Amino acid sequence: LAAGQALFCEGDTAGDVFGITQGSVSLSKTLGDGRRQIIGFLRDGDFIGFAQSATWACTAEALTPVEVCRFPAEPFGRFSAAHPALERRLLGIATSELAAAQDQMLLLGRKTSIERLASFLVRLAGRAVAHAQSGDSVSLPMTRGDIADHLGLTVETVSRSFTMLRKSGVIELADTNRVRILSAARLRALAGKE
Amino acid sequence: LAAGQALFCEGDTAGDVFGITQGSVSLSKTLGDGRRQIIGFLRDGDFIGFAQSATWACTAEALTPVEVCRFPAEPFGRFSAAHPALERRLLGIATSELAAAQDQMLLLGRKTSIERLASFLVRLAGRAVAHAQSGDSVSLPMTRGDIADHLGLTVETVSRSFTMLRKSGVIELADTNRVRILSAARLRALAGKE
DNA sequence: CGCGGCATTGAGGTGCATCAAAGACAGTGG
DNA sequence: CCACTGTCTTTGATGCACCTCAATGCCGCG
Repeated sequence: LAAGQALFCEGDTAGDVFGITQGSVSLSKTLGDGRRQIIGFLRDGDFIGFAQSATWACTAEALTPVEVCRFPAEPFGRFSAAHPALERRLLGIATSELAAAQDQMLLLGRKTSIERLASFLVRLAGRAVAHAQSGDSVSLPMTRGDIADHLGLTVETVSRSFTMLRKSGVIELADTNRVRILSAARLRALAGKE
Repeated sequence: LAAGQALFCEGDTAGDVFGITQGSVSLSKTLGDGRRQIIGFLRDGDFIGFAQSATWACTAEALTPVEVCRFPAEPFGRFSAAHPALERRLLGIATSELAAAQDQMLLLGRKTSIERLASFLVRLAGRAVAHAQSGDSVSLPMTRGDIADHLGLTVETVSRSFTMLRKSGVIELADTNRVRILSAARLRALAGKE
């Protein structure tokens, strides 16, 4: 899929399961007047499809060119029913997504704009490390607007927060969408984890 | 357990699974300086314990006198491993909690104070109906402060929002913690679902 | 070169937080 | 029975963090 294309939309009939093999995807929900909240960003290695309902609860859009592996609903349902180990694996994934969702609730409900951006960068860096990449230089496949919609802020506030982090020497912006973390410790402190 | 007591605290070693048979419980996360976010409210019939990690990611406190059923970690782990049907059931629960968490993210990131309170009341009413209770009169076992920490607001804003809903004739407050919904349709409209 | 989308920066406005105070209860003890 | 205390709720006045509006710069692309 090309960047900008949707895998599926909120309300579409659901069922299929997707595995991302290449690229980045955003999951979002939208209010009637256009206000949007990005539930999460997914990258290669992640799975989509804990629908359990007849229709998708959110929209999935490609941020970059994306390569996905689609498992049609029915064979997958039968296959997973026959393999308890797979279901256990899915339960594990769902559980860790739930934990991430709870962190995000704390972020959206109680953190300041800088804490939100710092937390976001810390999480991205952690995911980069989990993919055997450097945690110092993080790429941002999404736009400032996407980040804003993920952190419950506006584009302007996100941009200003980047500038503040940059001016205080915690990060460096090689490119608009590549962050170099200069002090992981200070970034973590700013993120206010607990 | 008496009201106010904790089932477990953020950071405690986890593992056990709980089923609530009577009463209401809050799940919350706290930042170092005391800022708190209530992840969710649970009531009789709900389960707690998708830990999957060595320590609890949040604190569980009794809002009312509570009766719980505790399943110790180890026998439960063995039992669920032996019963794929149970694991599938747990996956279903985790999935619907995930969907609820995503709704809450939209609420926290993008909704106004009135929309938040209206959405909250709509959800409570829905849960009351699911428990074969009237959806018109909803009881609030939690304080205004708890609601504030759940909706990402302050006590004062929650109180003002209640007043506004009351003055506009959408709800009625029999008691401080019992809401009568006068117009479910208008409440749903105010909640801004999609 | 000119266009359109994205990012940054500045100036000003606003929704909710903060601060302050008073009312409503329940519990407690005299 | 009633003063006393602490907790919760409500309401008002004020302030601020972030939003809104506006302008400019940057870059990729036809």
